[in-house]
Amino acid sequence: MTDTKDSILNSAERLFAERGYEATSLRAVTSEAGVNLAAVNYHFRSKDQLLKALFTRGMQRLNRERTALLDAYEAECGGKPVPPEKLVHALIGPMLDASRDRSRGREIFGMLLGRMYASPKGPLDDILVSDIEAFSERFKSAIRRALPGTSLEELYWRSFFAIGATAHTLISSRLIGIISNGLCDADDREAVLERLIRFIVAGLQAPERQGAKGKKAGPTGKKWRGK
Amino acid sequence: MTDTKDSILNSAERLFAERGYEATSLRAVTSEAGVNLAAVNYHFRSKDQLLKALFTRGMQRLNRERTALLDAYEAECGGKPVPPEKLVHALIGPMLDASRDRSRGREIFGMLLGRMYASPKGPLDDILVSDIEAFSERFKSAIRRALPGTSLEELYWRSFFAIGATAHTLISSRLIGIISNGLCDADDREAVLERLIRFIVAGLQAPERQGAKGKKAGPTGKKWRGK
DNA sequence: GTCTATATGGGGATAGAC
DNA sequence: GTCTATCCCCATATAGAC
Repeated sequence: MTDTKDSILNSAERLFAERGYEATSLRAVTSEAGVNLAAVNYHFRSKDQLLKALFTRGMQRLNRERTALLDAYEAECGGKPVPPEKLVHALIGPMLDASRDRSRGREIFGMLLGRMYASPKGPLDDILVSDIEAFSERFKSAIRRALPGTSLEELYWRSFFAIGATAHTLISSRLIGIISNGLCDADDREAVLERLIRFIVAGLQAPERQGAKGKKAGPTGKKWRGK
Repeated sequence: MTDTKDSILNSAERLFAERGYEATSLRAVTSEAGVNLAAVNYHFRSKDQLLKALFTRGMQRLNRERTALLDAYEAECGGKPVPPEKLVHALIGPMLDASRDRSRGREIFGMLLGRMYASPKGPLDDILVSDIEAFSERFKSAIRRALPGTSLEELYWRSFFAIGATAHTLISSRLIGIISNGLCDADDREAVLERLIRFIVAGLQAPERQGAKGKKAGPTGKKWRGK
C-alpha cells in the first residue's frame, strides 16, 4: 500500500489550499498526515515537486469531470449547439463542486486552484497552462457554436473573466457574509453556483462592441473617464 | 525627509505584488529600496505591520479615486440614477488604472490587492473588510437606484463576482496571451477595461431567478446536473 | 520504505555603537 | 535615524541506520 504517498498528497492539498504554499511547512504536512518528515523527500523529490504532483492530479480529475459533463450535454442536444448555461456549468461546476454528497475533496482542490491562479509567475505556469489547454479546446468549439455572433477574441476574454469570478468565489467567499451583514450565505453552494452561472451567461452574451476593434483612445477612451 | 520610509513602502509594494508576501524577504525589500535592513523594524514594527501600513495606504487612495469618480458621475446625472456602466467604472476603473499616464503606481497596488483577496484568512481581513466597507455603502445606494428590479442579495453577489473577475485580470492576465495563442493582448489596458465593464454590466443586469429564493434542491438542483 | 539525526541556509528581529 | 553584527528559530533537504 502506498498509503503514505496518498496521505501526504491529501494533507498537502488541504494545507496548501487553506494556508497557502509558502506559508505551509513540510513539517505541518507530515505531522497532519501522520507520516515521517523524510517521507516527503523519498516519495517526491522536493516541496516543489510535491506541489506539482498534487496540482497535476487535481487538474486531471477536474478536466475529466468537465469533459464528462460536456459529453453528456452534447449527447443530450443531439447535433444542436449546447446552450450557454450548460457550457458554463461544465466549465465551472466541477470547480465549485456543489454536489449533494459533500466529499470535500474537490472543493479543497478548487481553493488550491484559485490560489494558484493568484500566485506569482513561476514553474507552476507550465502545468497550469498545459492543463487549462487540455479542456479549453473542447470548450472553445462548443462556445463558438453556442454564441456564433461573438468574436473569438471576445469569447476568450469573457471565459477568462468567468474563471476569475469563480476563482474569487472559491477563495474569498468568506468575505461576502461579512460585507453583506449576513444577508448573503456562501455556504449554500448550489445557490451560489446558480447565481454564478446566471451572471456569467449574461456576461458571455453581452453585446459586443461595435466598430474598430483593438483601437484605443477615441470617443471610447473619453467615455470611461469621469468628467 | 522620510525618504527612507517611503522607499521601503514602495519597494515592498512592488515586491509583495510581484512575488507574494511570504516569498519576499525583508532583505530583498531593503536591498531594492537601498536602505538598511534594520530600518524596517525601526519605521514599522514588523514585516506584518509593514504590509498593513502598505495596504491601508493603497486602499485609501483607491477608495478616494472611486469616490471621486462616483461623485463626478452623480453630479453629471443630476438627480437621475447613474447608469450601470458608469457605476462599474467607478468600482473597478481605479483598480485597473487604465489611465493614459502610466505611472505604474496603482497598477502595482492592484496586483497586491488581487493577491490579498486570494490570501488565506488572517489579520489582513480586518483591514480588507473595513476598507471595502468604506466604499461599499456609497456603491450600494447607487447600484440599487440603477437596478431597482434586482434584490439586494443578488446585487451583493454580482458585485462580488465583478470584483473577482477584476482581481483575476489584475493578477493572471499574463496567462491569457498564452492560452489564446497570442490572440488576446493583456497589455492594452483600456481595451481590457472596456471589455470587463461590458461583461460585468451584462452580468449585473441578468434576469433574476424566479420563484422561491434560498431554496435548494428541487428542479433547479436537477437542472444543473448533467443527465 | 521508514525512521533519527543532522547539515545547511535563510528568515525576522534586536542590541547597541555611531 | 542609521548602521553593523548577531541572536535564534525554523525551513528544506539529506545521510545513513534499521
